[in-house]
Amino acid sequence: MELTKIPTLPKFTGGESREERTLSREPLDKSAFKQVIRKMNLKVTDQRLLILSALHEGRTHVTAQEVYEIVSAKDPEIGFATVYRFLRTLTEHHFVTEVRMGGLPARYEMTPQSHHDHLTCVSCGKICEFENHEIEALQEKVASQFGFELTSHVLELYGVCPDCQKRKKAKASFGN
Amino acid sequence: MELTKIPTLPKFTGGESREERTLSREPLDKSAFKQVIRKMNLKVTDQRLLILSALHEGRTHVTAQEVYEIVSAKDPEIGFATVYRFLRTLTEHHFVTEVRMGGLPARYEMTPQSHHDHLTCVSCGKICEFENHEIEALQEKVASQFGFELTSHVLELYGVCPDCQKRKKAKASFGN
DNA sequence: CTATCAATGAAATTCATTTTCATTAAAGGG
DNA sequence: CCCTTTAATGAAAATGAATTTCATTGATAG
Ligand SMILES: [Mn+2]
Ligand SMILES: [Mn+2]
Ligand SMILES: [Zn+2]
Ligand SMILES: [Zn+2]
Repeated sequence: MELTKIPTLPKFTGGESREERTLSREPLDKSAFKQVIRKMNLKVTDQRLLILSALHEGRTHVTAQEVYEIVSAKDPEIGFATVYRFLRTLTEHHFVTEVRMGGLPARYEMTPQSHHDHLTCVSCGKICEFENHEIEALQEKVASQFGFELTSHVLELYGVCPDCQKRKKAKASFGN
Repeated sequence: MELTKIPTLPKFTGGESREERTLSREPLDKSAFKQVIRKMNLKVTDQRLLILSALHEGRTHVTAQEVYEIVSAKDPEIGFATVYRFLRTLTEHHFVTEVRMGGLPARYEMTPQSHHDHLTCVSCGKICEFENHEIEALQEKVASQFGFELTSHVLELYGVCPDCQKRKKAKASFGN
């Protein structure tokens, strides 16, 4: 295996092939979103409701810009400062989780009930989610060996997905 | 354990307590650095030699700005574009490794002979390095379960170091 | 020594994100 | 419903890291 940290990931400009998990949860009506906002002691506004529904029904691992574009379609008046601001607030209150890959713009997803980490294709940007209790336990073990009280962790795996492996083999044999 | 990704780390502005591993390797004379540069098919310049020696003898996990300040002391004429450029080149050639924590500026270290990951104190910024073969093996296992060919990974643990735990307990009992 | 082409540094540029600030609007009494 | 009090909003400017541009300088092969 490689020893490198960040493989200078492609910029995944369009959401082309990044359609890994489109949320199809229970529709979760507007009043549920209001509860979320009130739990943070914030005022309920249309903008915040729009942002929450974008996060809830849209695809996961969206950037702030993507969220802005989604809500802009519904309300062209909305400002991107509002989107950034509210995403930060939601993150601070742990309602959404920020995922960062290398130096790329942050991506957001509704905080999942059960923790997971990410396996990302360096070629097409596809993101798979996984959960591995053995790894989690070993992380705790490492931290305690250093006397640390573990508060969080980032585990991101990078590789080439099956599709991209095929695509590369096809291209290689064609060039021959 | 927390489920959060990045705990909005403090900015570690000064290198205050971040003195985890100061390199005291064999002095590695100038001609060794020249070899490194030539191996990349680049021209040997004073600037590049300065940057390499800063990386080699200084503390590890330095930002580009920190490297710039170190080499500026020796040669005030050097431009920060040169530092950024060469750090990128060195990273691409795997002579240095880029470490990123959340949205903070990238940090660099000479690529170690044996791979390691990082355990960072969210309170003071201290960084511990560790190596855990069980975790590495499990990562491979996860990737192969998804049919991915693993190319790299990022594992960063965040927690409170023993010193900061003490400091917090002291402060807590004082406030009482 | 010279010619060639890479390397440099200053300044401008990009890009994500944050901040500022004047304006608007939510919410809790009255 | 109507104030009043704040918080929220959006446009624009600011920030901060990193990159690019481009005219000038310098390394090195011959
Ligand atoms: Mn996820
Ligand atoms: Mn390290
Ligand atoms: Zn792929
Ligand atoms: Zn600490």
